[in-house]
Amino acid sequence: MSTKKRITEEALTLFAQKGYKGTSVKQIAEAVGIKDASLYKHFRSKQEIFDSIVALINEHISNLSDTLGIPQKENQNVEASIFYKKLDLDELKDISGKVFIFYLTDPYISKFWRIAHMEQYQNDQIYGMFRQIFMDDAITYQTDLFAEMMKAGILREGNARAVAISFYAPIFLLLTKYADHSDKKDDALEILDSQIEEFVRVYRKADHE
Amino acid sequence: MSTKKRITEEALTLFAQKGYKGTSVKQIAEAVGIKDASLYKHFRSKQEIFDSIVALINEHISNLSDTLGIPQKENQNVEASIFYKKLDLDELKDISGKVFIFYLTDPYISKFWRIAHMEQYQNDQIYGMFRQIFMDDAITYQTDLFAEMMKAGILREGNARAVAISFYAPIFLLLTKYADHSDKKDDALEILDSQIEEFVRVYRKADHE
DNA sequence: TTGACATGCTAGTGATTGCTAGCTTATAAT
DNA sequence: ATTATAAGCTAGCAATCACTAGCATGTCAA
Repeated sequence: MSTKKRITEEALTLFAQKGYKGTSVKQIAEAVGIKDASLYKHFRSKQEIFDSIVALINEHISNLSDTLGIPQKENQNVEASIFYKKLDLDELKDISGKVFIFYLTDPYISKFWRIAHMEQYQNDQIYGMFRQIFMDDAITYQTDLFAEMMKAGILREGNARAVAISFYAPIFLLLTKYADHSDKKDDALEILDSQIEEFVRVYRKADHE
Repeated sequence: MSTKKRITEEALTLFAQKGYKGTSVKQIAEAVGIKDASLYKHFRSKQEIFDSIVALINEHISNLSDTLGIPQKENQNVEASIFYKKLDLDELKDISGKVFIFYLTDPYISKFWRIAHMEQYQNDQIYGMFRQIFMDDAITYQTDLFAEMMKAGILREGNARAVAISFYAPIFLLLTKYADHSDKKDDALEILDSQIEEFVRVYRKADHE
């Protein structure tokens, strides 16, 4: 890996641990194995390192949405999604659990989550990304999906957006609670399962039971 | 107000704006109107100022739970609570909205929220407080309340804890989203209302409609 | 073989950090 | 009036901060 890339990666790890202000360029350089002055052959400032992290995460996220099939903005293709098609309980638990664990343990996503929370009030850009990915996009996606499912007669009719928030908000809360405790992810998964059970119990149409 | 108290208050404001590392003792002293060296007549270190903030917030929160009647730990007195007794839609919206707006705009709570998010990974104590107040206690309280309401035949029977999380998690998400945008609180309230409408629509027993 | 360039290094910059020593002054009890 | 204490001040400490200048070295194309 190029030195420049390694600087970005090590800085990502350090910023996620101790924050932007709490990390010195000297510490980043030490993690890479060079002197702090040499860092400036690759980046013009500490801020530029941070910017490269933002770019790296953006790239990672857009790669994810390609491979995982989780739509991003325009290419929503909700109809094509086989997710939740029948609102089968076990399948829904399985898929939700996998996505949840992925978010908790993926090294980029989990570090991005931490940095976003620490730097949200100093850095509009990174918090804007966080808000879009973990709030607006997630809710919009679920809303469209649930609207489709209502049309298809799988879900009870209702306010699709409110239902989507009711489904997603507990996942968001669990992510917040267990973001830095991925060791306790079994506890989190147990709660997640019972939330999904409750959701299906309430929202699945009788003729699909 | 005593100088010591003023130092704590000004530090609280500054830490909430720029974080612990992002705020210098000189800035705190300037906000109070004294020289930074004079600060050390009242506190032995910057960390001790932070600790006094933690104590201040603890005091404020326990005062709140006395006056607001929101129970804390032991003195749960769930039965005595008139909240949600009939699951009246407008009343529920009104109460939830008031508590929500209070959390968003109370100067101590809102600053505590910001500091807790910024310092959560550096300071176990303050994040423990945050977790207890805004996650564990809140959910426990709602769980007990909903369990009572199920017994009383107001709510549909079900997993009280899962229902509590379904009710509370959207509020938590909205708090996260609008914590530093109390100007847009009308947008937040609108979403909150539609969540409550959906909740009541799904969970209120037919014979109470 | 030469020369250009990339990438490391040492050494050091001025600014800022949290904090201390020690002096002055205002207040208030004896 | 004297004196003790609290609380302000100036001055300055060593450490650390992000960052720069300039030199050494290794690689690779001409």
